[in-house]
Amino acid sequence: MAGGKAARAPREDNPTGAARGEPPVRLGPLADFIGFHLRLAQEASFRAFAQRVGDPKLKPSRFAMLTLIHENPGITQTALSRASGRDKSTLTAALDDLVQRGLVLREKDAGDRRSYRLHLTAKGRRVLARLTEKAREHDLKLDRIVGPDRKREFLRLLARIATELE
Amino acid sequence: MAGGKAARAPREDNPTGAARGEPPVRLGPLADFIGFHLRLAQEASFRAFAQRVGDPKLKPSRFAMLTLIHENPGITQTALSRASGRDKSTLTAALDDLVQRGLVLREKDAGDRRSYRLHLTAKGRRVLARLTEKAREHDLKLDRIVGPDRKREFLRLLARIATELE
DNA sequence: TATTGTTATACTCTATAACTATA
DNA sequence: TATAGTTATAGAGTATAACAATA
Repeated sequence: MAGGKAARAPREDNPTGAARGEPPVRLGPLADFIGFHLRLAQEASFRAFAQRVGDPKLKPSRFAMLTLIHENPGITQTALSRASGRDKSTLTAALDDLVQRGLVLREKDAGDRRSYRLHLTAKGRRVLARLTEKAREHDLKLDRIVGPDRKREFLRLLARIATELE
Repeated sequence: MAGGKAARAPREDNPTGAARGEPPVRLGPLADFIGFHLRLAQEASFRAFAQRVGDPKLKPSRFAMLTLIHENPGITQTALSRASGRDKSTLTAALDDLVQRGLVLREKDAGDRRSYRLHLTAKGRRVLARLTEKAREHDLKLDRIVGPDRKREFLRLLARIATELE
């Protein structure tokens, strides 16, 4: 992780993290683009989450999958793929992994035998509980950065970007 | 693009984009996590940018590279890799491509002959100008979603997340 | 004919480690 | 010894297209 972690940004006026001693890098118009800062914030959040969880196989996307299955027991792979915005073909390998680790159960639908119904196993629920706890801690840190009074507004704006841009 | 574009989200109360007619998917705790919405917003922004630009090789990361080179003429690859938060090895291929397309010039540093100094070519500047224009249009749309009065605050929060999380 | 899920395949992005050429 | 950049290699994530089973 040594090389890639160079994205550290020691202070506000040096957001892209030029190393100590060097002249700071100019951002030009990037400095005012929401999209650019969205990317930096998302990457930072992603890395912080991964680091907190530890398991390199349980990234935010896997956490989201487990949550979606837990919250929508019996969801089909196609529905899950739509909900997570990925093609169904990309789910096969991820689910294979989750099933093999004993976290998810695939069972044939009795009515429509083309479909699988997805559920969490008891172990899956335990792992999800732990992950959710980690995610809560992680998000608490984000809350503190944003400020508790601004959180709802901030969430609303992010959600609007996601929905109105597609 | 048909399959993967299923991530559309037709209305606010159905943020993950379950298809028409189907019961909406429950998000559970994800609904309140900043990290989750950060990811959705970033992906939506990324896709919208790519679609607006057209050229599948000129994604936001390439745009950022070109801008950073333009704003910091003569920057070395290592400095650029730090500024963009990626390992230097990942830059080789991207720069090869940009050089081959005639957008970027790699020239040996006279003083330290291990280093390259990066510059944009005239064509590179033209392409960057076009990209910047597209990026401005794209970001204007984001501005409108966020609201002009809230933009500075929103940018500040995103930047704080990126800097304080690492 | 259409849909569910899988497979084959390919492309991109990223990282680590080992290498070279310099310093 | 240390640094700049390249190469070799690997892994994750994504997509499209073709396919088998089922509807």
